[in-house]
Amino acid sequence: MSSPRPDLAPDAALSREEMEALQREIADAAVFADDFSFDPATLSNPLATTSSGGDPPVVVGVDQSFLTNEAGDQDRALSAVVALQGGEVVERVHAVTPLEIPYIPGLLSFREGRPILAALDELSVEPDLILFDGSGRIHFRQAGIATHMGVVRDVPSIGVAKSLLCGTPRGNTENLPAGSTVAVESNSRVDAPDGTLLGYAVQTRQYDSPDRYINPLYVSPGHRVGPETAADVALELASSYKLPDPVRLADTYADEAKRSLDE
DNA sequence: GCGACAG
DNA sequence: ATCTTGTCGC
Repeated sequence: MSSPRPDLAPDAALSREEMEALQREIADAAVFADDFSFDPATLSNPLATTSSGGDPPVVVGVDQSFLTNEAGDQDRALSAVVALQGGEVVERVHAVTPLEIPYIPGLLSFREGRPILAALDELSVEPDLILFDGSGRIHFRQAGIATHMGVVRDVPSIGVAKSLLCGTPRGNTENLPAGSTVAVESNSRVDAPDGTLLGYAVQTRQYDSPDRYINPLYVSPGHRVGPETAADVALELASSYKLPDPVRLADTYADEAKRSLDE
């Protein structure tokens, strides 16, 4: 049995070395295997829930946008959270916090973690699963933003990235057919034995035409979810677009909320 | 020194 | 991430 780890929350005041040390602690505390009670098949299908009796699981998507001050500098992050249940949006909340550090590859959660946790605090429903825009275990120290947030809150989580931070796909990832996956394993840049399964390249959508193709998503376990389940869930939740609905809706909401603040 | 580098 | 209209293709 695991429990929340507020002591591992991101702290932008730490030195780079301290941040990296904290990430190794997070990776140690993380569970990269299925450890949840809901049925993944009920995440998007409302009909599958009637037979199982209880309420469908609450799936949450998280994404960020950035606000600019009078001088034209990005000084605040806006984190948008959208909760869905049985395919329907049940709640949307957001939070704005000051930006404390610049974007540094590998340290994303120290830049965006605070607004995310603040936004999740505003949620009245309890998430059964959270999808993040960014990596989970596909990370130099196996502690991407999805892993960090999942461990701090002790909620099952998945990282959904649009590009690959590190690691090596075990095969060609160009022009994959929709529904297919390619394993991503650790390489020398990752703090794990070479060949460790980190996640999957996941092709949720693909063009029919031969001259152009859509790049896959890079899906990896955050916390309490195994790599195969993470890929399966991404495919299941990508009902009509490349991105799984929860992250796509959070993406849109982050822009909407930003615009309404600029006015 | 050179290259790689989520959002 | 963000600046942003039209435009190519099904």
